[in-house]
Amino acid sequence: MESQVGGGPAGPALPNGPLLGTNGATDDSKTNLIVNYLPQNMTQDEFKSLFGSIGDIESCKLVRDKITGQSLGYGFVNYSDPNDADKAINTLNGLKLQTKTIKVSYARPSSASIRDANLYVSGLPKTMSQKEMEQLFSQYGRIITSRILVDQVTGVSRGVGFIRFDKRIEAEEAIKGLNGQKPLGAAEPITVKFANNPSQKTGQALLTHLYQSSARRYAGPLHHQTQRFRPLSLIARFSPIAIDGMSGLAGVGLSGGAAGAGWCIFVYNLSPEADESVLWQLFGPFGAVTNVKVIRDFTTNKCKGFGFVTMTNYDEAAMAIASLNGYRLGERVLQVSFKTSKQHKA
DNA sequence: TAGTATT
Repeated sequence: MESQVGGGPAGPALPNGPLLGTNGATDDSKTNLIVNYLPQNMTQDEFKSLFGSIGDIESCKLVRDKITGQSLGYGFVNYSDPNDADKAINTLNGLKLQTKTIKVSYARPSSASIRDANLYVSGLPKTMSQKEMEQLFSQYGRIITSRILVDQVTGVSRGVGFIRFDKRIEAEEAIKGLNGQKPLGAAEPITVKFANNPSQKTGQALLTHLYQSSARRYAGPLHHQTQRFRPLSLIARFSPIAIDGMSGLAGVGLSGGAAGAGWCIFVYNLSPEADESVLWQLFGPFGAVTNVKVIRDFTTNKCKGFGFVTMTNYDEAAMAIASLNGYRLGERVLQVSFKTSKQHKA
């Protein structure tokens, strides 16, 4: 279902009188900006500082992957004054930062209907320009972005591209209308389908990410551990650290409560927005997780900065701890350890 | 036949 944003009740059209939008409600459409094509390594602080140079910021957010904490390359800025939002578009849109040219525009009202509206197109004639591709697709709706991928050396089209529509239903109609069709004068039909959704990161992506960051840290001796065919080999291949048996486990709890038997792990420095799904996704790739719990403030319902995870197998729990302790999730560095009996007392 | 736009 569609959410109506800023509109009046359904029925006879209301006149655009001065009463509309003047009863204290914020008109986000004039102050809220979306910023795209940010350099991958830009931090929240740098983002805030760049857009704060224009005027007072009500709020801003660099959007990051929930699990890996990596920047997703876009963000939102909400100015106090609509004039500053306008100024930010005029002065910062098109700014070149490193290899990127950032795009600054008004954010559309958030709605489920605008999500998952990005299409992947292949089999395009190599001679087709971006503009021609847009003309082909524009009959199905409003195009937000389009891109044709080119060979990095020759600059020649690779025959594949992306089209983002304003609405998902527009994208669906474009698939129905254009998938398998030959553009005018083309020899081959094109393929049109929904683009892979990057937000559906898997545990594999987390492990790859951990492996890459630890490979940089430890630079070297990893490859020799490959292809040891223990059940844990999938994990072991990606782990930077060998686990040395069961030494030093005094005071560490092997729990057997209602949450199920297993090894209880203490996770510290979670963000106030953290939820159970983050813990499942962080620890799941390492093995059997039977329970996760985010500790929240009773009144605000925000995470108090820590949580617990119960894992069935010692080896997998130890591997998760070795890999995730010290892991940087956005601006935060996680502390991960077996829960001690001390922490349990109160 | 793959870049990254909805908090």
